[in-house]
Amino acid sequence: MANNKLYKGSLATIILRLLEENDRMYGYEICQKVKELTAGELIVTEGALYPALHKLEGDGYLSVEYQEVDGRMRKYYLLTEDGVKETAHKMQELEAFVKQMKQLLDLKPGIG
Amino acid sequence: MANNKLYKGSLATIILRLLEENDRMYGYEICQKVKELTAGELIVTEGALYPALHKLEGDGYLSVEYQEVDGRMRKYYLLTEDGVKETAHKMQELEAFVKQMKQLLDLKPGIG
DNA sequence: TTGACATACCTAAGAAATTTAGGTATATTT
DNA sequence: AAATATACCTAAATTTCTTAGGTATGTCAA
Repeated sequence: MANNKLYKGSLATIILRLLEENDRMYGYEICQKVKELTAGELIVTEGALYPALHKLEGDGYLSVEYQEVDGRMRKYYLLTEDGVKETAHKMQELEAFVKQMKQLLDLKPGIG
Repeated sequence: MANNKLYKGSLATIILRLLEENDRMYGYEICQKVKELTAGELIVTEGALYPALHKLEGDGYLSVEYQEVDGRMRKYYLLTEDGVKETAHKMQELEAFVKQMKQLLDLKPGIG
């Protein structure tokens, strides 16, 4: 993930937000989407992604739908009701983080 | 640290930036300063801080000065030349992180 | 037709950062 | 005298991620 330690802890937020935008996605698609949206600057590895998806599912934030497409099985993830709330919560945390870091580190305005 | 996983990975950046602003600081002072600057919203625990300081020193980014004040010993940390460079680097990483997250998650403007 | 690459899922060992929960010692306040 | 603040520290456990695999099918070029 970008050789940048700041991304640590942001994976769940990224997953939840992408699912909020896209209704349902499968794991491999999430990896590709992040790469595409960041022009290759941010790579979410499968070794990080799948355990994170399983944890979010275990926590009740995601539900699963299986579907066969072109002979290959896809495991689609969707936000549950709790997942929708958690997404809003994570986004608030992100805003709080950016705000606090800006205040703490006196970033020039116009960066974030 | 704030029950907010996003802060994971940001501690070195915070330490370096505070030292850039304050020339020299001791560990306990850094904890207090962060609490003060964030109105108690962000607590840096000593269990996280001291190992982080030792690592930054081991990496050659910080040097140490001991001084007795009011009968108690203080261990002051200062940025080395490499530390000054590393601080600039960490700040660039923070800006890149905020920018990427904004792009990825479509934050409304005016947040960061 | 086979060998490489993309698609699509997964796990497990290890590393790294932090939390939790202590310990030591002196100074100040109640 | 006891509690709190100052000031340093460590170590076990937890969390999160990296690294390095494994399985299987589909597609495309040589």
